[in-house]
Amino acid sequence: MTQAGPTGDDLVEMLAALSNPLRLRIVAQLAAGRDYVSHLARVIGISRPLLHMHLRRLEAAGLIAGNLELSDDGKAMKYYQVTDFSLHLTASTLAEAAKTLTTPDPAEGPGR
Amino acid sequence: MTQAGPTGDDLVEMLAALSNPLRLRIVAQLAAGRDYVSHLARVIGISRPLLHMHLRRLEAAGLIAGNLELSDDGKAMKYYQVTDFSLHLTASTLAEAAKTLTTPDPAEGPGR
DNA sequence: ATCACGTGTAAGTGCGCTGTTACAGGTGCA
DNA sequence: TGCACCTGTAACAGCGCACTTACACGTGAT
Repeated sequence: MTQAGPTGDDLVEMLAALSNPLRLRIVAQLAAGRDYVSHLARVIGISRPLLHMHLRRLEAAGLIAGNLELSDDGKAMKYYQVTDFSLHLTASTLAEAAKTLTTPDPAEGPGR
Repeated sequence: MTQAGPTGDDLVEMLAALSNPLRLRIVAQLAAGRDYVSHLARVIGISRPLLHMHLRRLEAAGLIAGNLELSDDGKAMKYYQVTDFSLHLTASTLAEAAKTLTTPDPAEGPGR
């Protein structure tokens, strides 16, 4: 095995991105098919600036990916879609990921 | 299948509990064996009040469980241990969980 | 009594997340 | 020219999380 999951920091970022009801809805909606920002905002029922913020977080975590395209009538549309992520969370996989945390480890001792 | 994972709300709570470096360390440490609060705080290197807060969140999410015991010398010790959780996160499992979210769904329409 | 160990909680601070409103720019069409 | 779409970002308010310091209470040993 050794499966090499994400690093501890990346995992924390992914979990933080998913630990929000709205972002969970966004991922769920995109799982049904790619969509562009304005339409997605209408479907979910939130403002575009707000959706924009959440999309940034999800994309930064590597859970979704967006690319700008030009529609037939020349409009710039940004389409987002989910990436092929798969996380298995158990006590042991988390313990494995925790080894690669770069965040301040208080137990490391404050350097001297 | 149908595997019946946690509800959307529970899932969000679990992910929120795990999306923190310190709490990830706590789970990792407990995965190596049960421990009591004061000792755990010393091992990880944080204050007891802070650890106490994080333990509350982890326990509320159902990821760890604690029970008070009396040591041989009569001291009250609270031992914590990880529960047997197992979460598989993919776009489709998340979409499934999102269906059971009770948090305000803006798209539902404001009731009238 | 005082110390060393365990438990828990209340109060205060700093900061980041969430969400709003407002603005600025682009295209195609009447 | 004005409207209807699309995109993005800046500015601001509210709130909860993370963390510290301080306190209160219990035991057994010196």
